[in-house]
Amino acid sequence: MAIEISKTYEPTETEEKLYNWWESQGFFEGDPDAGGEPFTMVLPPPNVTGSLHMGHALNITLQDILARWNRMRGLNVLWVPGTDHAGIATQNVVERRLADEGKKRTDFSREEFEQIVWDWKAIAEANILKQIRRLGCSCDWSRKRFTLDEGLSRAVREVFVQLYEQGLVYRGEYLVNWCPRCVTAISDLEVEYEPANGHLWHIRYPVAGSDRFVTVATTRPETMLGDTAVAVHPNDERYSDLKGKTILLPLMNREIPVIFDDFVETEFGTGVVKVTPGHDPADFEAGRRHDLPIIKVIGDDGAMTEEAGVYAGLDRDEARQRVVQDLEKLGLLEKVEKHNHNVGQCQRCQTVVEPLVSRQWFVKVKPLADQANRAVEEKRTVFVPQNYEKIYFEWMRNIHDWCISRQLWWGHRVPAWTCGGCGHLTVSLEDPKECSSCGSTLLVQETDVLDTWFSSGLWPFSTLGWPEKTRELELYYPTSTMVTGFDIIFFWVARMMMMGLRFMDQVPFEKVFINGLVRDEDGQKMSKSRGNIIDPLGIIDDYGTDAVRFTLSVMAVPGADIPFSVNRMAGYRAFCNKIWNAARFLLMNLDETKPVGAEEVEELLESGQLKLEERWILSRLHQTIASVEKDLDRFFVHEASNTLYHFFWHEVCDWYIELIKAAFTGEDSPDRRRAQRVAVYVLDTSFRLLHPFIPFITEELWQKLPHEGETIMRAAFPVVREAWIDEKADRDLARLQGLITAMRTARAENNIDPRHALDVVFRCSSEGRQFVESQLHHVQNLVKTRAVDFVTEWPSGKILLQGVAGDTEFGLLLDDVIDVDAEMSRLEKEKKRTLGEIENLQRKLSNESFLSKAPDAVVEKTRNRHREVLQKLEKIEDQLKVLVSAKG
RNA sequence: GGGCGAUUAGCUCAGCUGGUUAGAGCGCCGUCUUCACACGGCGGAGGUCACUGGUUCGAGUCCAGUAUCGCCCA
Repeated sequence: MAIEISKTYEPTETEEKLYNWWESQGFFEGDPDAGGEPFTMVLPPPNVTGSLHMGHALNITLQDILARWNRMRGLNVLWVPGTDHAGIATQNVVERRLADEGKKRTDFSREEFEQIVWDWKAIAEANILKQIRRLGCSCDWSRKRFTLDEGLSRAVREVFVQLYEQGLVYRGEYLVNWCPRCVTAISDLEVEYEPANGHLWHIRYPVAGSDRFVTVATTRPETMLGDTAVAVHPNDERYSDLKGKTILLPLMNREIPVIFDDFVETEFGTGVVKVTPGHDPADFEAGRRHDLPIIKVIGDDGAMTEEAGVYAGLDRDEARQRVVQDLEKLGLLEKVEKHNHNVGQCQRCQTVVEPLVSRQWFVKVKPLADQANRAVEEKRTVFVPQNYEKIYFEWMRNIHDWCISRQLWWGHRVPAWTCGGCGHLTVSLEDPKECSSCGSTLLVQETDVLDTWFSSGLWPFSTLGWPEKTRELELYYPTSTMVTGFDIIFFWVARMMMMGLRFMDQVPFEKVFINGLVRDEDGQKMSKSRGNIIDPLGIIDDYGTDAVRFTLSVMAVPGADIPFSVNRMAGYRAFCNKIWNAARFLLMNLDETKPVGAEEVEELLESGQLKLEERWILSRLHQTIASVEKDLDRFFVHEASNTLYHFFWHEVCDWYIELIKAAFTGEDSPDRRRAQRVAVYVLDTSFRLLHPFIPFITEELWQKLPHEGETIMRAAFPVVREAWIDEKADRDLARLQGLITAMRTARAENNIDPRHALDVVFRCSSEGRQFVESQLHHVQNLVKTRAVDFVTEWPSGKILLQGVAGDTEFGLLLDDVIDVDAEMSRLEKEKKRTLGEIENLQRKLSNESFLSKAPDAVVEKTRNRHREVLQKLEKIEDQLKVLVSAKG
């Protein structure tokens, strides 16, 4: 019953068909009523800003490997997908698109603008979900969530209100990072510092009531307009006489005090610094300590305010130039130095951030952070690799209150209302009808929305239905593993920890598996400006999903960045093709239609009917199962994939299939039948092992193979049978490989036509002879030999190609004259290597300490090896003698 | 300034608890279109494991220092 099957694997034909089938059959869905041991993941929700990049492809691949593996192990797997509204990022994308049409956000009403963003979201999300599907992702689409959908918005409100009532959310006037282009506050984490070539301006400030000046150094002269003090370090003796003095602020003619505070670095500039509490974080703190007034000279739009006097209305950069010019005219500019420093920029639009004082909502994070810290200290949540907990701790220890309000239109609107009558603030779960204090109906809701991370921080439980008490929450929370990038440990992981512990009383996930950045082949970060972005869909079109996934997984060393190489991916596409063809060969020669289970193979093993190559491949297969299981368990996805690659290509294909080929393609016989049974088992088991990594090709082939069950997705993951691991078979097969390879090398190095069969003689012990005779059919098939003889003396007068494998010497008989010199140099090379090894071994064995201190097994092994190698040397020398005489 | 990490074949990287003369992919050389696969087979070349010192019977692997590079935080 030969099966028709194409010569090469065509991924695009099968992928869509299989994915649609899997999805329609509900194979991806979790079932909270099925019980069992749960395995839960929530997909880090991609932003609805555009499309997925290679980083997402890696992240999703790793999760899918874990999901499929655990599902096959019989766990109750739930993997919840979804997307993030990504407030500022998405609003920016939409505003840029409007700008292309010459329009602005403010040309629309808030409601109209929101509708425009929703329209964009629909397109972007559809695109993203399609991409996730193409990666083969086995997540539960029936539970897909979006951070702005009804249930999640409800969760956000619940959390906000509860935290407010507990005093952990408050509103106040503080210095925040402000993006004048986005016209919103942003959190500390959304500011990126870039080195800039700036200047240090040294400005002379007159001391009031004297001729004296003090010189202050600043990188931002325009902020002097808002200075409300000058500060020196209390221990700085140079300025101790300034105590009680005041300064006459130039340009503004305002009298400001000199304060003494140890935040001043005496090394910086002259040791005297200007203090601008309205526009500098350190100065803001100092201002609070010394009760200084705050003057806001730069406005929300980045232009100077009325407080800046004659400079009002100027942009901050223009103002800087004007201030410097004016100071110079007054002779107050002492000098200008070049100065390199870091300038804070908005992460989303790269505009220079302006620290300014504004009324915002904050979360008091200390109590939340303490709790979250403890959970990691106590290993209730474990980072993989563990180093990354240091990054987490570092940030958690130095945490500041979190500014959660954003002056945007896209997001969860702050559920707080101010009464137009009495000014009372109402924070409420439901939209209030009247003021809770005076009963007025003149209520105005806050226009601000919440930071996106406020809602994504709830993701591990809001997606499971919280605040409702759902079956899903009961079974699937806490989630098992969070797979994410190190770049959002602060942004996201930390916040999920805080929120999860606060509202669920349990950590949100047991493990955090950190994946690296996908870089280009040269290790460069992929970016639009570098033009080195690889589009996941593009390469999936060209190479197939499985090849893309396998490339990512084989390179996914935990925590390490991945230099993604298209060349390398071509190698793994070849691997898929190799798998395809191995299966093709077996299927084309298969008469069997019955599936083969481990029990049947066990019987065959016990009956002693199995050939060496069969006992060996079963042994290797089960060693592979053990090693894959162990590696996946500790997130060594790269090792597991590499092990499988090596096993399938270099053991199954290169040796096992070659060794069974004769029996397989021969006349119908019990031998052939048995070989087929074992081969079906080996393939079936290999496909199950490979399925989490390369789901499509394994399903496609598994369906063609005799199999039990509907889908490989739900087939059992192989379980190791220790008893099948057979060291004797491993050793014997290695012996056979050694012999075959040595004979092939001898042939190849002498340029013998591979089609030409040769007679061969062996010289070995009787035990060796027995072994060779038992495996002779393999030698004949794989080395291409003809007549065979066993001798004690090399036949005289014959031309021989000699070689050694273990204790067995062989001589290939040639019709033609050999190139004696080439042959001698081959044997000399072999001799040199052998001598090197002997030297090494002797050094060890003559070392008293080695003999007495090394474990017995190691010493024994070394002795055996030494004996073997000595014999080998002897034989090589023998053969060289033969050559010398042949030459002479 | 503080912290983390890297340095192994021409290139990009593995090498887990220290134990036969260190592996993979791509590339390179030779050879073969043999009835699974040229996205292939067979054979081969190529490495003072950054450097210095230490621990150990034994170090690519552990420790210390040096150099170079990268990332994060301030």
